[in-house]
Amino acid sequence: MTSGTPQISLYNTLTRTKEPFTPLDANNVRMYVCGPTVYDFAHIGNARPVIVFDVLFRLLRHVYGAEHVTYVRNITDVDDKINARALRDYPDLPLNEAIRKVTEKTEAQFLSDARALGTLEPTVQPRATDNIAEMQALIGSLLQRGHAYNAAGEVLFDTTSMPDYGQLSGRNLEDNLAGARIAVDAHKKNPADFVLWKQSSDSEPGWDSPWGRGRPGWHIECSAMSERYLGQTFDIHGGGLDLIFPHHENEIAQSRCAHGTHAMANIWMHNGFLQVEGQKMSKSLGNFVTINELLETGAMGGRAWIGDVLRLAMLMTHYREPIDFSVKRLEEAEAKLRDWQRAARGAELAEDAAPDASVVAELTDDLNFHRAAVALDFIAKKANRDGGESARSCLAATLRFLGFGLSSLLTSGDGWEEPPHIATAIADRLAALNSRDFAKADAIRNELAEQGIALMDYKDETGQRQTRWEMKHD
RNA sequence: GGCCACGUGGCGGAGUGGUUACGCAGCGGAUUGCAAAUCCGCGUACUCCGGUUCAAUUCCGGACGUGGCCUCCA
Repeated sequence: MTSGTPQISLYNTLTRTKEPFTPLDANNVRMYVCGPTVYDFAHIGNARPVIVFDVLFRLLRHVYGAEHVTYVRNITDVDDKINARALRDYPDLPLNEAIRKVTEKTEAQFLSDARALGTLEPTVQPRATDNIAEMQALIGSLLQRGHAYNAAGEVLFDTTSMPDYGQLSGRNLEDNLAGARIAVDAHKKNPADFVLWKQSSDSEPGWDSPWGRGRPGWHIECSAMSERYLGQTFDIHGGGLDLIFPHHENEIAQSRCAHGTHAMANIWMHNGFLQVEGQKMSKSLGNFVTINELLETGAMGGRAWIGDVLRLAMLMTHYREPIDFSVKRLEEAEAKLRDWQRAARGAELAEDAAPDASVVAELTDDLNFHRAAVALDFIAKKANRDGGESARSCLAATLRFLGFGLSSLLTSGDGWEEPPHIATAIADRLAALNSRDFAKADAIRNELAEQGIALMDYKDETGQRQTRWEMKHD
């Protein structure tokens, strides 16, 4: 990190303020984000943290160097919802086999969705089931330090053993007591106590442990995996707003009490929720939509949308604000991205070309992507004016930095090869135009239009009429 | 009931104690064989009620509305 390093500031849920970000170790900036529980296809709400924290990952890599950032996003592959799904979908298979089928299939789908959304792979994507021993070690340490107790075959965290429990969510134990709407399990010392390890019946997945054959509670996996890959204290922990309580609160309690530290992560970041067409997303309302459906079916607006468009539609709104995910929003994102790609087309793009500094500067202000987009508009406008070569390259480099394809909306995707008949048709049409046979020229244009190809005429530097084309998406 | 967000023009969406985004759509112009694309120009706003202030959309209080959490839901 040099003196010229841009200063990043981030909103910290822990302090409810925006703070300047200073990594514990600028040579290894460490971020943990709660990943999916792999029991079902990821829905569009799940996509938000995936995309938002990818932008942060890219920003951190830019500022501190790609080799100096470690991003961990876990895969939760042990969970009672998974068990239920396995029983439902594969009733004839032995449970362990059925569970593996569910988790492998869902994880593969998630990784494919994440790729389609233009995200970089996290540095490490650990699975909960590969970290059972680490979880058990953590639980052992909590018991030893008097922060946990064994009751009715379960190991529970003793919330009263932590004086500042509830710091992140702004709750105290009394609040929780007053709000408790479910019957408190009789074996809990305090209603807020939560399970670290629970017993498994013969028909449930389980691992041997000092406390009997069982399985981990929900929160302990993240404490274990973040410690393994990032250490006892690290820089940034992220996830959705709903995870503040109880998940992150309890992660903090476990990690800090097990290690005797004052902080698990210095900065806690939470993305806002989204609605679909003005309503909260739920299966009963029928507006529950998966990433895969958006990519491949007409689930929204009767047509499919490319990942780049979903990505921009998500980033158009600041990550902490609520989003109303709608067809109109998708259309607007598509139009905007197309504008940028048009302005950047034909750009020279060096391998190491740096993104625009003003765009980076906007992102350093708590990921103000919208202002970054305004800066991009400005560059695109410059590129579209005469002599916009440098602006064009800058735009291309910046789009790449932000995780967008450079021609995904103009052709059938980056790296796609132009069918030869298009060039032939365009040449024929230009010949017709030069002999002022407009009827023939228009016929060719209409024919291509029916194939979803739009033509645009322009004049090159010598004043010659030229034609370029792009795909129409709808 | 407790805790936490949010409420800006037709739409999206920043930001600010006083001048004020930006984009989309809309309108006008340039360009074009006609288009498309592109460029130039133009409009309407800060949920309501109090308070602080010379001045509030911006600060404080309240109301109303929306959403989230308190139930292993991102």
